[in-house]
Amino acid sequence: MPKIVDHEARRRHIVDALLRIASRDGLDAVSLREVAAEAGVSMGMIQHYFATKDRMLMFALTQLNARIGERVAAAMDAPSPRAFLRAAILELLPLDDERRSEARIGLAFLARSVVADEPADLLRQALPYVIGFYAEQIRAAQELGQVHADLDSRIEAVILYTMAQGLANPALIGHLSSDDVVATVDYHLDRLFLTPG
Amino acid sequence: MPKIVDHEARRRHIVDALLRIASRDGLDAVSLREVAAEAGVSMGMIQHYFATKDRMLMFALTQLNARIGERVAAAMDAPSPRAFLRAAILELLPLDDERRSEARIGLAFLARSVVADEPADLLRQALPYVIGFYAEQIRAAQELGQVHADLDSRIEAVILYTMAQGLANPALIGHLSSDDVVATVDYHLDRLFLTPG
DNA sequence: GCGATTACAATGCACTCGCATCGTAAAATG
DNA sequence: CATTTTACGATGCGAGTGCATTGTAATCGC
Repeated sequence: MPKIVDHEARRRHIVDALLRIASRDGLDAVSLREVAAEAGVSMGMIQHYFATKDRMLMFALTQLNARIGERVAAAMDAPSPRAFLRAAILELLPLDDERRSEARIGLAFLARSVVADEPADLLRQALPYVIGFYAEQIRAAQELGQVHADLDSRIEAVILYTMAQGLANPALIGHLSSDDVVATVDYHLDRLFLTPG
Repeated sequence: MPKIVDHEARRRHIVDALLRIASRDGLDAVSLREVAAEAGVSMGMIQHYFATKDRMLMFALTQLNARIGERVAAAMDAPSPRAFLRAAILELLPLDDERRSEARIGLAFLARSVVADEPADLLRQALPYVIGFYAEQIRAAQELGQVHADLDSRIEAVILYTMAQGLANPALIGHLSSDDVVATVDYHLDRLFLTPG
């Protein structure tokens, strides 16, 4: 083996460039040459670390999910189910540059998932986990008397998630401000929880 | 003027083919040659009716919005605000082949709107109208005593719309069945309205 | 009938794409 | 020191892209 090289570090360096391009100009603008230029490396090097463009894209999507997942996990020490749910949802919404970038790329991958199997499989796999987690939190809140017991925790979790997903769109297009987004989330949580935030 | 030709009919014929391709294989698969082949015409003819590909795409998006708008308008004779809102929202969700196709294409255009100005402008322009309409209906229901008076009709309208938008995604990916989608909408309306559907 | 205009069809062009191929420098291994 | 393996860089290829150009048939006003 020649040249001591950190394989994973190189791969992350490459997909970082990829994600910057995807956020700035969309997934359609992601080409091997563009990524190489953005990362400051040669096209041959990219081919060395990713057998195909699709594999590179899937690695990028996995990386993106991991980033968001880490931040949501970091919010898990919230003092109440409501505080955690609020933090977890706001983590998905484009409220600052980093989250805006993630939301843009996530939407691009979502759209691609409609016609491509690989990213669709990944999303399909992640969804029950996410919604299940929300449902657990709501159920816990119900047992604490913080949410009406006769609400359906599963459906409330779906509504919570889909509202967050849908809320990202007008926010990205520029029709809703960050304040509007946060206010809407809090309004919805006010309706769901008996106890204030 | 030679050859009596219905200009608009030709344009609709072309964008019908375009929309079929976009629904089947995504917006990325839409090329002049593909559209020509799908429509059974020559590439030259397409160039004759659309100066540029972007104009053709924008015409297709306008056409798509018009279709959905017509169906929503047709639901306007519903007997109650709740019935209308339910019909209007279900019209946006992928519950049959036609709506599934529209939702797929709509998502593709939404994703493109993040990086392209023209479709983004169109969406930005349509959004306040749609949400305003929802808000009016909720306000009317409040005056009829069918919705709690202390709810914020504007925010409820936003939540309704974003939930519908977000609900389309797992439905398209195949994670939620049509029954799940309808049940979720009805559940949410049950929480919003005092009077049953 | 005749020039003008419209409605196409066919072809070509410059460009970009993912990927394969080839060559080479360097370091670990024997 | 020789060999093998890794890590690239450079180049080229075939396919596909949007669009411009050119040619031609048809039908209108005159």
